Amino acid sequence: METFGDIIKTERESKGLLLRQVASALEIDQAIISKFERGERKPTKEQVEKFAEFYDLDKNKLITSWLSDQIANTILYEENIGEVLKVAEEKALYLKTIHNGK
Amino acid sequence: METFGDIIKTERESKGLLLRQVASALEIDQAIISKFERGERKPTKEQVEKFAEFYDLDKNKLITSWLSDQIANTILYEENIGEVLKVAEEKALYLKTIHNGK
DNA sequence: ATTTGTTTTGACAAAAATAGTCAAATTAAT
DNA sequence: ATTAATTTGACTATTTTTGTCAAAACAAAT
Repeated sequence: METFGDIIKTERESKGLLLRQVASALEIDQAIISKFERGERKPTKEQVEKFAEFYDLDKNKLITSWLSDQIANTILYEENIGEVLKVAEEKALYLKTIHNGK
Repeated sequence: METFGDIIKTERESKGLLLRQVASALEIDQAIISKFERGERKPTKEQVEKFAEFYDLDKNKLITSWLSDQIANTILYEENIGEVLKVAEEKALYLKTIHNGK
């Protein structure tokens, strides 16, 4: 159950980097990166991509982690989590076919 | 594949109500309701609940519809929709047990 | 085809949520 | 204890979302 924050923190530590170093490389304030690592703030998609490139991670995998964090948070306190997600998937796939069809 | 907008529009029409009437009953500007019905804007949770009460609909069902609309929109243009949602569900359920355990 | 009634659109303002900056406080390591 | 790293929090800036309103578009009917 790895969150986006877990991933980038593990990655940074395994490479022996300091927040300051990552911050200067990515041009993101180190306080913010600290918050990302602990899940206190959510990065933008552009930031997620920067992290993927910098740590040489699979971009889709990292985006999946980031997006699923967000979705998990929005439904956390709801009743029918499974149902909501099932319907959401149907809608997303449906909308996708519509778009492609146009 | 009924969106929140579809539901409240169908409901309004089946009851033969005008936007103006619903607007005054719920104290929501009629232009906004028009936009909700066509999916141009997303209501807040409080507004969703107002609609459920006013049209006498199952609150959870309506919230499911509303939430799934939102989630569908956020993942629409992503690659691995199924994967994202699967991971999101795992995370949500996991976070839920954590919270309950505390 | 003009009047009357309804819905939709769009420009704008207000409010809320999110993001960034920075220094001080805290924590960890030596 | 000193030095170094991380975390916190107050503050500002920016972006996103929401609400308001009137005019435009549309529909129905006479």
